[in-house]
Amino acid sequence: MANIKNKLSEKGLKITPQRLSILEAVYNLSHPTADDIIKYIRQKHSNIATGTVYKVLDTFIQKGLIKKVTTDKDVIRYDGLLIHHHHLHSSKDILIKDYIDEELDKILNDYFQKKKIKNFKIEEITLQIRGKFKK
Amino acid sequence: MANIKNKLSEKGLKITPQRLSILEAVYNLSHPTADDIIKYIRQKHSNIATGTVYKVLDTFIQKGLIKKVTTDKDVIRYDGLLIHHHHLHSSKDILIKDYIDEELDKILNDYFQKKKIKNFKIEEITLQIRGKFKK
DNA sequence: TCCTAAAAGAGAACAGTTCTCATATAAGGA
DNA sequence: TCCTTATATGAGAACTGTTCTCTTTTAGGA
Repeated sequence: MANIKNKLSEKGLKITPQRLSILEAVYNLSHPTADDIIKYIRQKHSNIATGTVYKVLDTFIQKGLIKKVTTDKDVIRYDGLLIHHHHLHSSKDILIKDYIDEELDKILNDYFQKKKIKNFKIEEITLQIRGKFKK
Repeated sequence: MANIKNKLSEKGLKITPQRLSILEAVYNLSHPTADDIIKYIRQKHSNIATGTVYKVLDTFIQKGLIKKVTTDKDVIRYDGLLIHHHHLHSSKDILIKDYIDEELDKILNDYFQKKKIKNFKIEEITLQIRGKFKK
């Protein structure tokens, strides 16, 4: 909690109850939509306006506190995990899991160090790995 | 055009002017939204109902004639390129380009042949390469 | 040519997101 | 601690993209 407050002030953001609970929600939920976040806060903390949630999420993205997740759906999902990682996507449903693999990242870096893409400067490579989760 | 008709009948779909022009639009436009497709058809061919476009695009996806593009935006984009490929995403704007690289695909296949992901069966790996296009 | 299942059209409904503007509040300074 | 003010929030309207409903039209086989 003090941790979350620090993250806000590090970025020069005013500490408000809404911002604290939104950031907490993003950290505790897995790749949530704005609606997931709203429900989480309303049940756990107190009421919050939907507009506030969208605006705060935008601010957090601007400041690099969270990221958007890329999917082929028309709802936006958010991600609080900031270290470089990839995503495992279920081919059946909407389940998404984080996938961290430094060895793979090294292979990709080495590969694109040698093989340049014409007229393009790479900033970040993320894999979408689609498949089936076994239980 | 005869080509497009073949693709429809191969999948057991009735050949209608709407389907022909939607498929043509997806082939001629680069990762279009439904709205891009509607505008293209209205200007080039004739009027078409928006509901028809969405429904036909859905049918095409079901039959494997096109795919959705994954982005972090809340509009869905479609892709007519069916061979396995990756995407270069502009970090500034919405520009997306196809990236085909069989050598890379082989490296990834080999890598994941050795290194299994626990409780997950990979079906397809696509890279999102984010960066800057130079002109 | 006729018949019928399937497709398309029109627009209402819906969901997700953004906008507007009045009110409330965080946080720096007196 | 109390003011002050820039900034944030709330409430709900507006907007955008997508889906749904229901009627009319049409493709394509008999």
